[in-house]
Amino acid sequence: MAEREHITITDIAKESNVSISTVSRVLNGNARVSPDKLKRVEEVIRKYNFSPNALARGLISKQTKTLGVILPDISNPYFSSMFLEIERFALEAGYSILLCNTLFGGSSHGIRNAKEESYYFQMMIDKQVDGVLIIGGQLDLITVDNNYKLALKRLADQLPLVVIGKKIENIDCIFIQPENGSGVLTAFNYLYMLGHRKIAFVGGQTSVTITDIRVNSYKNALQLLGLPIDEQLISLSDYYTEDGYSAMNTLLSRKVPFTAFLAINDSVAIGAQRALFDQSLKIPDDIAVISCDQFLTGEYHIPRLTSINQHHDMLGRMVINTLINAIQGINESAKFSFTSELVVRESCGTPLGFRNYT
Amino acid sequence: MAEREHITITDIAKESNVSISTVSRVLNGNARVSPDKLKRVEEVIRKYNFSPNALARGLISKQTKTLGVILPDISNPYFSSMFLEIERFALEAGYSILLCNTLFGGSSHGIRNAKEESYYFQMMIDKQVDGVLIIGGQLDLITVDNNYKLALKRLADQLPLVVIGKKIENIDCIFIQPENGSGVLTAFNYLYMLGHRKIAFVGGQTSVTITDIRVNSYKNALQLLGLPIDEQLISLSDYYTEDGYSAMNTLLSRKVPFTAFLAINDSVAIGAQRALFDQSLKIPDDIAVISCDQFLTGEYHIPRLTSINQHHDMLGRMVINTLINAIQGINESAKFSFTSELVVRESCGTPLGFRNYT
DNA sequence: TTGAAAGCGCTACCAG
DNA sequence: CTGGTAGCGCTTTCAA
Repeated sequence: MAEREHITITDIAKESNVSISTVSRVLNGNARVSPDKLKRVEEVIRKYNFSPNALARGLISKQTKTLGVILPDISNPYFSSMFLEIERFALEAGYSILLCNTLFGGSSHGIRNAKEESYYFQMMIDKQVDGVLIIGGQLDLITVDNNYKLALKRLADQLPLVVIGKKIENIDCIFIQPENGSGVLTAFNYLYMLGHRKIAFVGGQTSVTITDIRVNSYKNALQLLGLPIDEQLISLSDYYTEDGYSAMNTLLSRKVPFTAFLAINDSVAIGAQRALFDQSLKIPDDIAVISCDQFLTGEYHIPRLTSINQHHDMLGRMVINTLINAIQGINESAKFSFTSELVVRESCGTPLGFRNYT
Repeated sequence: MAEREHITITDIAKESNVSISTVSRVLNGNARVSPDKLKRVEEVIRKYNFSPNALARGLISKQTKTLGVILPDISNPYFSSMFLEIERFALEAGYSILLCNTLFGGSSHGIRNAKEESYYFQMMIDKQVDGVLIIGGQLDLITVDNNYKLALKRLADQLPLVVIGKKIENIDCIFIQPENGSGVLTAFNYLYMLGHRKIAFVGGQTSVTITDIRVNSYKNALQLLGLPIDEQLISLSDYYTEDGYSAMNTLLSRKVPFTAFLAINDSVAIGAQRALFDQSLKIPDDIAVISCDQFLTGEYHIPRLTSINQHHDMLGRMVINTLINAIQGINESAKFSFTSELVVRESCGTPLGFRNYT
């Protein structure tokens, strides 16, 4: 690779016959500089295609225009769709993003990063990012490890921090709950309305907040409608296709009859469908399914997947907005709730076809 | 948010009654420090949980331990699976990653980032990353924009640069070709062996290198087997499910008979299957399909997708390795070729069931 | 082995 | 409006 000769503000100053202060002024465009000098400096800047060193800048101005995002697994559509929105918004505000996949819990892929989450926290501090966004991971566990809490607290003491996950006491950051489970309720009601009475719940990792919220909402729905709660009808595992497959197999092996199920997301729904298919059970003819978390391709699946749109992209956008505000000192501990919407497609059969399932 | 009091090397030096030089020495662990001072300093460091400011460090040492990765769309499984490997390896080597999605071409999602790719290049330079990896994007176009070339050249002049994409002359960086199309050949031969003679090609963006390579390989196979090339059987679009859907609809509208098709990847295959299904055409009974690029969930699809595994994860690993080597001055312009492997599942019917398709 | 001091490239304050 | 200068927090000579 070629010799890298970095030109600096001093070079520009020399060549334009002004002081570096003046160059700095035109660079930042806030102070006033006489037109002729301005022109001269701008010319030299353009000539060398000069752009100031962000490290040096950050060292003194205390801001790097970089944000940290820590999440479990970007290959999960849930996170990637959110991330895209996050990055877009960050970019508009002039920030770039340091991304860390902790691969925590996403053990489905069999891979796992060697570093603990606290490693990433420290890195964010060292690299002086202007703020950090944490999405899920350890934090999503119902019981959070104490070391983790400590590390998180330390991070929050150093940097503006926004977290999508369960609130932890005594940590000075903004916690945002991803959802309230109302979508699950809607989905359940829809299945009920179609005549289903034995409805299972499939997928999602045990002891993870989001799973918990949804399972609770599911149980809640059962109670509201005066139906019995049967733990045998709940089969958890994880969030990926293969997990839907295994969870459904587990469920089937229990031999408890059901006519419909809620899947934690589209991937799980698809995996579960495969497991059913292996037993010659067809969706929607034999079993109906609604996924609690819409991904982008459900519309092209056979059958087209009826799902709940939880509006992650919006969540992403709001969340990064909150972080940027927090960086600027605007500390709104807002609660977002997006009305989740039921997208009725084909996986429950005819939209209004009531049937007496037995 | 709390007051952020940053403690610095000076604080540590004071509290341990040594000079900052000494603290720096224990921090870096290269020079020798007397045992008692070492112990004292280490204690104070631990007490305050001190970790040096990476900006200040980078400013002087000329390395930030940060790598830049620029790719079109992380929500595309092709990139996300590769990225995960890239990050893992980078992490092991002590680097963190600044990720930029250009959303170039990924217009399927309807979103598009406002910034040009050269914006990201400049950002990488400003932020002083130690090296940059570019995957696809503009660079994948058969005809690359001149401004882009200029910007890329500038980047390559400043930083170690590794690119997955087509080679561009006069730019001092390492170009890596993602594949040679041999997988497509294998797939084609398999279809031929099953008795298919009218084989279509579906999906992939026109004038993008990877599409080009595969289409050429497809045409090449046709010629090798003495079959006629019919441009009507080639229906391109993009790389997502919805694109497979539209591309297949286009193909069907041409009314040119075919009994099998190659899909540019699993997503496209699934979208195409939906389009066929809408016309009461079933896979594999009526039409067979092989996808040229395996994603993780094809195994759970109905029918299970026969695909080619192009080993992106390995590519990711090799590529980041090459970058890190380049940073360290090891300039191997290696050529990787992973033997792509045909994963036979169900989407072509019985593995060896020859049939006389007419 | 150790500390003083000179920067890395930039911003921001100061006096003029 | 402008230039000089004092740092930001760290590494790295250079003497001692």
